[in-house]
Amino acid sequence: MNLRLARTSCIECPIRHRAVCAECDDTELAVLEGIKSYVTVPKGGRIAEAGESLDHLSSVVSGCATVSKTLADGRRQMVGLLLPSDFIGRPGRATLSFDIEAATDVTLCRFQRRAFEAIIRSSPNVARRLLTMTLDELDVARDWQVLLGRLTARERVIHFLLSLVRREATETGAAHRSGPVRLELPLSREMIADYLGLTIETTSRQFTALRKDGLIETPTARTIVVPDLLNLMPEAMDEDGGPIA
Amino acid sequence: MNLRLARTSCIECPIRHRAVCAECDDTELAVLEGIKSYVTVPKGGRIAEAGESLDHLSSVVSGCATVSKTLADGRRQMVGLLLPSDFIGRPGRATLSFDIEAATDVTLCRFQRRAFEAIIRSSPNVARRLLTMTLDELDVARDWQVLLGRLTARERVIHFLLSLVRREATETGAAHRSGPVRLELPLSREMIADYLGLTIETTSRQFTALRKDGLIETPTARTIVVPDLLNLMPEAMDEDGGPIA
DNA sequence: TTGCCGCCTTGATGCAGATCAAGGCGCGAA
DNA sequence: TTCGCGCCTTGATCTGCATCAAGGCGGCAA
Repeated sequence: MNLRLARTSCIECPIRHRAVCAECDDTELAVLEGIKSYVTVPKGGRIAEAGESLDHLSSVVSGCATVSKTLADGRRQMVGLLLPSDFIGRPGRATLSFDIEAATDVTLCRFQRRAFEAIIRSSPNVARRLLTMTLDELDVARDWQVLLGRLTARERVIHFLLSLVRREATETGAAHRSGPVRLELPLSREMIADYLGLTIETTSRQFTALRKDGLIETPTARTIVVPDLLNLMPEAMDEDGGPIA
Repeated sequence: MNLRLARTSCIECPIRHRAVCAECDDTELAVLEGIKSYVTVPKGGRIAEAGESLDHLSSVVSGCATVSKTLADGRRQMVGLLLPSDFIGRPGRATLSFDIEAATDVTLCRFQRRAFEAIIRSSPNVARRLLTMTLDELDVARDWQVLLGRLTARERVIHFLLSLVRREATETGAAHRSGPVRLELPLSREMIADYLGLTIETTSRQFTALRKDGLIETPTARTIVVPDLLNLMPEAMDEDGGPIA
């Protein structure tokens, strides 16, 4: 998982390590280099809409974007959260099935779809790497299904916080040492509610309840401090009886 | 989508058309032929367990299997339903994250994992085909997230029935002509409840309600007749205002 | 034929989370 | 400094689904 360290240039454009660095050769890298470009989408901006055809695949360099669906009557469910190094787009497919929006300012590293697909066609390494990434996304989606189908509001909020902590830990490479953890939430309460399949009021009440129980502190609404991760963990156990890896 | 028609032998072993038929060459087919074997798992049997390491990848030839997670306290959520032509396993990954069980007697076409992965490594076609299949699964999982997060019990049951109808239609190649449709449910009420994130009682009551409303008939508990699909459809609309494709 | 056992249905009641409603707080603009 | 506007919190009430409980039905074995 420290592919990131393999080539320092990967930090600039995560796709280079996540999709291809592991075993790609220099030709592939050179081609990718030639077809990429950067764009920044302002907070609240639409990155893509369901049904729309995309002529770029991209990778999140910085910021936070959401993948969601809105029903005719306004009900909305988030189905994906895109953070740096996550991939956007469906190689081999021109259209998306969900809306993608910028939750904060988002910088993307984009690749022309046709050129990128040509690389996939010729290189088993790239296709294989994308397959692995997609399988990971599928696991995330399925764990999310369990959360939405069976967890209580309190458990959902705890899982959300833990997933952010875990995500941050793998970003920085830090092992989850004990001691207080500080989180800057990239999402508003409304977005968190859409993430968790709850209403904004219930979400807010759960944050309040966790604070009253001493499990978290909330210096500001968007800043969460977890004095001791272990206190939060026990409620997030799965069938193995252990906290999520 | 009529890859199935490309080679009749595909019917015998769906992986041949779903994973590789589209553009594979004869060498790849020959290798697959050499590493496959068939097994039948009886109804209720365990096909794989979360965390277990698998040395086969397989494809469902007949029957119905479920992908699910059970929490420590017994709460259970289904996250995948495997019907003929669906693929089991995670190329490049030795272990599963979810339990897979036979909902009916299930016949699998299995491939030795190492040999299959060797094919993936050498053939962009196979890797690309698997990527497409996995992206499709991801879309299904995300639509399922919307169902679990935001739909009412009644809407969930309707979606479930429509997804079976749609699935059956693509299997038989029949367009969704109007007129009555008959469905044999491959799942018990309890499994349907786990699929939909509901209790068995609520699920049963919703079937009763749909029957009282004249939207379905239930000659037996496992047999559903839908007199007119269009009556069922309107409640299953998404943001585009149209029924699911 | 009878009785058992799984599976399904139905009824009564309870409760978690939705809904409706009313502020509070912080921040940027005038 | 004050106003206005997002965003968040809190309270009161409602309700859809869960829970608890009791049969019904159909298939299979003795």
